[in-house]
Parts: sequence; structure tokens; C-alpha cells
Amino acid sequence: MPAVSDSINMLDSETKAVETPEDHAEELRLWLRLLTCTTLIEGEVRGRLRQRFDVTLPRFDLMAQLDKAPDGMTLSDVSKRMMVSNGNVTGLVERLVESGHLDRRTSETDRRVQVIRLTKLGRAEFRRMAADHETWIADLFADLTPKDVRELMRLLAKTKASAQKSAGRRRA
Amino acid sequence: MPAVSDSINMLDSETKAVETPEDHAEELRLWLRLLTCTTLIEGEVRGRLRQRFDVTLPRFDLMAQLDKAPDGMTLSDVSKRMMVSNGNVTGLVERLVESGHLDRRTSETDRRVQVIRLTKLGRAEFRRMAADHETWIADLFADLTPKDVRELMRLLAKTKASAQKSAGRRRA
DNA sequence: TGAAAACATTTTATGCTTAAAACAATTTGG
DNA sequence: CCAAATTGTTTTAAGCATAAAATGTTTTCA
Repeated sequence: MPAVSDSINMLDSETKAVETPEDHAEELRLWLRLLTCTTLIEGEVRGRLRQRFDVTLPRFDLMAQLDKAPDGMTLSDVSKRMMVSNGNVTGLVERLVESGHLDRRTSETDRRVQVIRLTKLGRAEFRRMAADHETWIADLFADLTPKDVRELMRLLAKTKASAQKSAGRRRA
Repeated sequence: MPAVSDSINMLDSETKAVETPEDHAEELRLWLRLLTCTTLIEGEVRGRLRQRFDVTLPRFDLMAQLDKAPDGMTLSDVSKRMMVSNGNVTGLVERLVESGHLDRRTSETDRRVQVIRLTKLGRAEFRRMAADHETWIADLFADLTPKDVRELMRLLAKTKASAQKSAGRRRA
């Protein structure tokens, strides 16, 4: 096998790995750091939501999606947006309907579809929580300059695109 | 209360918010993008670990910690490193001992402490998985240039420090 | 038209995760 | 020395999460 036949981005690394056991330690470290940041912030937000509002993060996240959709969303939409499994949404919605935060109805045009939206109570509670939530986030990122924020946005957009491409390659 | 007593970074934003309802939309968007990237990559890694090795991500993460500690770690150490609750580790370890991947013993000098380490089997299996895992990560980040990686590392380090500071302020 | 494919959701089985309380062992300070 | 505080772990109760199979509905297309 000629050395020049090396291609970039090949997933089947069988032969490649034998020839050149490449060092991906930097990417690995980057991934761990990304994960650490997210875990740290997520844990902080989770704790504050529980302490101040006695609400879980998943419930808050779901309400956040619905707050942006006054006409409601289908369970599938929610599932895709939140990047969680369908079954997960089913249970989450169940509990939020039970607590009076969500309203759920079957679509008139397609009886497979469930449309959910925030109740008046749900919207009011979410708005209160969201206001505090925003200040928490601002505080957690307080040491970043506006330039840092812009730069991170850019690099994370690139990261997201790269990961999506890779995920697509695998499914293909 | 004198007006001059206002301090920066105050979490009690009662009066401040009324005066200047500051806009933190950028930080919020940054946080959501960070979360999206992590969720995306994590889901991808989780799926591949399950498909190729029939192992869960938490199990893999725990084994990864132990692989770096040939002499073993206490449950507390693991819990801190993985940033998960103590009870979480208890259950995870239980199952990994059951499956023969981990060895657990009570410390001789302090009978409260449980020391766990990888068994020969556990280490062998982890090494196999880790090799693949590294190529997956490299592929997921493939579109980032070395410069991008360095810059992201730097900005995420800054983010982590900022978040830790904020978390500390709250606990204080 | 009508069987097959696609779709939206729910169910099932299993495992992960947390916060808080309980338990057990060690350390500390009067 | 010993009661109190601290530390390490486990237990408990509740909820979150996934993958895969099951259910019911709509669409496709031969």
C-alpha cells in the first residue's frame, strides 16, 4: 500500500492505525475539557433551580422550548429540539401536565400527534425562573470578555458542524 | 443603604435588575451552544460504545479514571473526578465488580474507605475500547484546525475558571 | 384499493442520577 | 479521654434516560 494513498477523515482506521498510530491526545483533552465545563455549569444550574424553584432541569428545559412556541409543539418536535429520546419526553410531559404546567391535546388533523403547550400557570412560572436563570448564566460566564464570547461561539459552531458531519458519516 | 455600596458581581440582583435590566442573551446563547455540542458528542460516543462494545458511557468513564490510577482510587476520589454524586458511584461500582471489571477492597488503615481498581480483565477491555474511543473523538473534531483546538482549550479553561469562581461565590 | 412503509407516540426493561438521610469510622478539641 | 464534628460510604425515594419493541395512525404506491 503506497504511502500517498492516505486519505483524511477515514473512519476505518484498521490499516492506518498500524502504519501511523496517530496521536489524538489533544482532541481527547479538548473533549474532556468541554465535558467538564458543561457538567460544571449544568450542575450549578440544576442546583439553583432546585433550591430556588424546586424544579428539575429537564422540566425547565422542556418549558423553555414551549415558551418559544406559543402555538405549541408536537412531542416529536420537543424530542428533536431537546435531543432526548421520545420515551423520555412522554414521561416528562406526563408529570408536567399532572402539575398543571402543560396542556396536551391530540391534533385534529392527525390523530397520531400530541400537541403540548404551556398553561397560563406554566408560562408565568417559567418566566419567573427564566429571569433568574439568565442572571446565573451571566454570572457563570462573567470572566469572559465579549470577544471571548464571540470567539467561543464561533469555535463551538465549527465544533457542532464537525460533530454533525462525523455523526452523519457513521449513520451513512 | 448608601447607593455607593453597590458591588460588582453581586448575585442579589434585586435593585440592580430594576435599575438596568441587563441583556445577557449572548451568554445564554453561548451556554446553549456549549450544551448542544456536548450533548451531540456525548450521544454519539454513548451510541458507539453500546454498539461496538455493549458498554454504557458511565461504566467507560469510571474505568477511564481507574486506568490512570494503577494503585486504585477511593470511591470519594472517583466521585470528585467524575463530578457525580457518591451514591451514583456506589451503584456503578457494584455493577462493575459484579461483571468482573473491578476489584474492591476496604482500606487497611481506614475502614471507612473502599479502594477500587481495574482487574486484569477490566484493564484489557478498557484499553481496547479506549483505542477506538480516541479515534471517534478525533473524527468528531476532525474539522477543527490545530489552532482551533488550542484556542478552544484556552477559552474553555477560562470558562471553567469563571464558572468555578461563580459556583464558589454562591456557596460562600 | 389495499398491503406495505413510514410515522408519532407509548410501553417495557434496565440502568443512571440526584439529594437527603442514615450509618459507620476517624479525627478533633476541650 | 471522650463528646462532637468530620469524613467516607450506603441507602432511600424519586425522577431522568435510553434502546427496543409495541401500538395505533397516516401515507405511499403498485
